[in-house]
Formats: sequence, structure tokens, C-alpha cells
Amino acid sequence: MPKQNTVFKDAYNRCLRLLVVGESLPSEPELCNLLGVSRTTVRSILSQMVEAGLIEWNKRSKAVQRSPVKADFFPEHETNSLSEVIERTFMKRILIGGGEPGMQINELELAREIGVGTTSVREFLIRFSRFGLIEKRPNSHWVLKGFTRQFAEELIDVREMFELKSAAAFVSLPAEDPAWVELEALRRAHVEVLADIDSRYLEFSELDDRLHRLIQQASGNRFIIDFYDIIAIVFHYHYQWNKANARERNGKAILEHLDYIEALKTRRPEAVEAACRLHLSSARLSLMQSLSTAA
Amino acid sequence: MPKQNTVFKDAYNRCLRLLVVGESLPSEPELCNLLGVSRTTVRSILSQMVEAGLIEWNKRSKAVQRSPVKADFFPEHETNSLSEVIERTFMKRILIGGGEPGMQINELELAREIGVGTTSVREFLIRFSRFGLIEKRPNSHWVLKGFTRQFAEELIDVREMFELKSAAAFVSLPAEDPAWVELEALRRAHVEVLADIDSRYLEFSELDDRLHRLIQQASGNRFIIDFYDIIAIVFHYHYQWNKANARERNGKAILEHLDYIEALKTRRPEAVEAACRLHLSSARLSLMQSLSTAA
DNA sequence: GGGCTGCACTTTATCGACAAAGAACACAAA
DNA sequence: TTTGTGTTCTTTGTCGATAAAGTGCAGCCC
Repeated sequence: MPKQNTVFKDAYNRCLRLLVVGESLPSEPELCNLLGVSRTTVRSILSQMVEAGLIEWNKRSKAVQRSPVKADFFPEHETNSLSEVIERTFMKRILIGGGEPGMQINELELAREIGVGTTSVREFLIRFSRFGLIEKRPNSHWVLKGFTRQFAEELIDVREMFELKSAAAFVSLPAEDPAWVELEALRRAHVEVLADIDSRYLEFSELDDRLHRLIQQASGNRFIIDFYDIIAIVFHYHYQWNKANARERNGKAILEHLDYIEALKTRRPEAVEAACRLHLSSARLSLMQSLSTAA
Repeated sequence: MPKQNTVFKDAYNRCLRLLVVGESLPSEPELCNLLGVSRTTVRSILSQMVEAGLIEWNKRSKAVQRSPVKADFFPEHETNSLSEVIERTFMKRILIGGGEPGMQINELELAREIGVGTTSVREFLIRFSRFGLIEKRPNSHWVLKGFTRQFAEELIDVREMFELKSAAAFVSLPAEDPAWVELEALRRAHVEVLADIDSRYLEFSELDDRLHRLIQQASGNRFIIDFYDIIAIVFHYHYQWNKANARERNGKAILEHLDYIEALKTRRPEAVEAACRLHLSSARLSLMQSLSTAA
């Protein structure tokens, strides 16, 4: 089985949502933009839709015949790319299941467990190794270094350096920079979630990601921006399986974010640094606490 | 052709140097340690040496029959691992040959040019991508971001942050830490090279690498330590093909290093910071200058 | 003339296969 | 009782093959 056709399936599903009975789908190039795939894939989708009796397709006209029903969609798990599947399985294994430091990682075993070829696993591990959680012994196995307190501390130390630098750069952004607009949008989103915190506290993760990425972006430094990927993935998976005190933790963090955003808006470096430090040390504390309860 | 036997060939060559006529080679496990390979490889080497009439091998006795001659050695290029070959070729291409930013990188073409399979090239590119010089468009090609002034500045900005942090950590190392011994050894090596700078100035690169790695190590932070790999590879290849003013540049840098080392030995944070900043800004200047002459 | 379609072609993602390299274990020697 | 050897088995590194996905060009339609 070369290449899964997950790109096709995912785009097909998304394309189904564009169908409006009586109307015609837009041109092929336009669909490419809408779906973010190449024309070849768009044409496969159109062909398939003809087969399914969803549209009549003749040159420029792509008349919609009926609305899609549930059975028209591909099952969601078939739309995940291989690397996503591998990543999830792997993270589950090392963050939950026995992820003792020093453990050996076996490419073949992992591949069999997930049901994919060794090449895919290998490439995943290589990509993943930049996160500092695993290490390769050449001509031999990988070693799991483990999501330990030590790891968390090293990660957060660098994060603090970078975030302070980025936040400082943020205040010198010109007034017309789109980041200011986005910052205001984010502030509103925070306020909205806060207003209904008891039922929406889980949305914090997304806000957190957006805010911090926006700030790192201001550094204009690819190493700083790329580093945030490590933080994001670690926080993402860790808190996904570790929801103790999430309501309380997230509520507090949203308030800190709002202070941080206000500080950025004043453009006063000292105010920004203070708010930034406050939030970061609180985030550090939460992570370390959740680590000790987990262990 | 699965797996090149470069490990074997390289170990074989190194093993040839251990041969002393009249004596016997040590035990298999000991050879493993000496050569840094597994017993399987050691045994292949011994078999091969028997075939070549270099030794008589009977259980524990491995009596050396004759000294190796030049023809006994495998040619050096056959002892380089595939990834080394790929790395060199690739770096040559992007640092010297037309490495215009935005250029597309074609896995297949690269593989053919180097004469290896696509998998190896692919894995190299994935590993290399963490250096921030290339970027992947999923399901499509890689994009060369280019070794530009911009890149150099981003790299050096982070380097300065990390090195200052590491140097600060260095002064708080306990007196019995082996780093102090290594530091003194390095100081002597610097003095030696300096004494004969006109003929030995090219040895500076190695000293530079050793000193900075020693200092980063003190941070105890894997992200800081790993980041130094990026700096090392960039400086390595850049100055390897760019030797303008090398004599002068290296002489100056050695003096700065000696100041830096002295400062570390005083264990006074301010002195260290000053020496560190001085050296780093001078290194930055050299790199930026050599970039403008190259472009 | 500018955008759209049809078609042929290129490149990537993934697999299975296989030799090189590593690891495990029982037996032998000192 | 420790250390070394013989043997067997496992795992990694690399390749070529192939379907999926992307790209480029010639001609067509408004």
C-alpha cells in the first residue's frame, strides 16, 4: 500500500459541506484554494461525487443533485494522515503507558503495533527527536529519555527566555502591524470564554496556543518560533490526558492572559515583562504540580 | 544494496593500526570497546584479517603475522557513512553552488546526483530541517530558505542568549567538576596553537568547538546543548569554504578565547559576561562580514 | 485575453525486502 | 566465578517499486 489517500478523503469530506442543491460548485482552481489541495485531487473528488450521484459534471457545470447524507462521508479516522496516527499512538505510549526513562524504542515493534511500515515510524522518530524526548544510538535503537521533571524544567527555562524576548519585541511592533488587530480579537475571545467559564474552560488550550504563537511571531526569529512547537505538543498531550483541576487552572490562566494582553497594549516594556513573568511562573507551577500527581 | 558496510570498513582500518607483529590482538569484547562496534563486526574484521594473512586466529589467540601495508586499508571515502556523504554534498550545494532562497529541493534529483536511494535523502532532509535552512511543503517539495544574512542574525541572536546563560551557569559549577580540568586543558591548547599561530591557525575551529560545547554543557539544558549543533554545522561548513582572512580572524579569536577562559576561572559573573559578550559580538561581526563578501 | 479544462508527466509517501550491524544466551576456558 | 567464544536471532539502514498527490502545458470557452 503506497500512500494512504487521506488527503483525498479529508478533502472529499470537506467538499461535501460545500454542496448546495440547485447550485453549481465553483471552478476547479477555486476548489483547490478552498480545499487546499491540487487540481488532481479536486478532479478525483468530482469524479467520485459523480459516481455517488451527488453532482452532474460536465465541463464547467457541476450541478449539485442532492444533499450529502451521513453515509457519504468517509469515516473520520480514515482522514488522519499516517504521521498524525503515529504521533498520537506514540505520545499515548510515552506520556501514559509505561514511559520509564531509559526504555528502548523498537522501530519494528512500534510499526507493527500501529500497523504501518517501518519507514513511516522511522521518519516520525527522526522528526520527533528534535523535541528532546528521545535520542538515537546510531546503528542501534532509540532511547526514551522520558517526560520527566528534569525535561519539563529544561523546556520551561528556554521557554521563559524566548517568551520574554518575544514579548519585548512585541511592544515595538509598529501600530499598523496586524498583530495588534489579532491581539484585540484574542482579548475578546478570552472575555467570551471567561463569561461562560464553567462550560467552556476547555477552550482555553486553543486560546493559549494562539496567544503565545502570536507573541513568538513578533520575535521574527525562526528558532524561537519553531521552539514553540515543542511546548505546544507537550502541553497539548499532557493536558489532554491530565485534566485534574482543569477548570480552576484554566480560569486562573485566562485572567493572567488578560492582564498580559492589557500590558502588551500599554506598550510599556516593564509592564509587559511583569505580566509575562507572572504568567510563565504560574504555568510552570501548574505543569510541575500536574507532573507530581501523575507520577 | 541494503546498508553500506561502512561501519565494518572504518573499524577494520582502525583495527589495522592496532596490529603489532609478534603480539596477539586482545579479546573480542575488548576490541569492541576499542573500536566502538559490536562483536559481530569485530568477528567479521578478524575473519577478514585472517583472509588477508594479517593474523592467525584460533579461539583466544589472534597472532599478528605481518604489519599492514597501504593496500590493506579500505579507501577512506568508503568509510564515510551515507548520511555524512549526503550532508557534505548538500551543504556544498546550498552554501556554495546556487543556493538562492526560495529554490525548490527535489528528493529524487538529489538522490540521483549523490547516487543513493530516496529514503536516505529524505531522512537526511528531515533531520536537517531542524536547522531552519529548509522547510517542507507537505505532499510537495522542500523549500530552501537559504543561508542569508537574516538566517545568520536569527541564529546568532539565539546563540548569544544561550551562551550567556551557559557561561553564567559555568561559574557556579562546583570546584571538583571535571569541566574545570577540561577548561585548563583547553587553555593550554589555545596557548600552544597561539605560539605557532602562522602555521596552526586552522586548528582554531576545533578549539572553538570544544570550548563552546564545554560551556553549553554547563547549562545542563538539552535544548541549549542541542542548539549548539546548528551553530557548529553552520560555522563548520561556512568557514571550511570561506577562508578569507582566516589567519587574522582566528588569531584574534584565540586571544578572545583566552580572555574568556581567564574570566571563567575568576568565577566572577560580571567578568564572564563581559568577556563573553565581547567574543560573541566579534564572532558575529566576522560571520556577517564573510557573508557580505561571499554574496 | 484571461481563466478553465483535459491530459501527460513528475514527485512524494509508503511499503516490503534484505544485507549489515547489534544483542542474547549457552557453553567453554582460565 | 568471571571472562571469552560460538551460535542464533533481532533490529537497523538502504534500496527499488508503486499508488497518491502535485505540476505544467496546449487548447478551449467566455
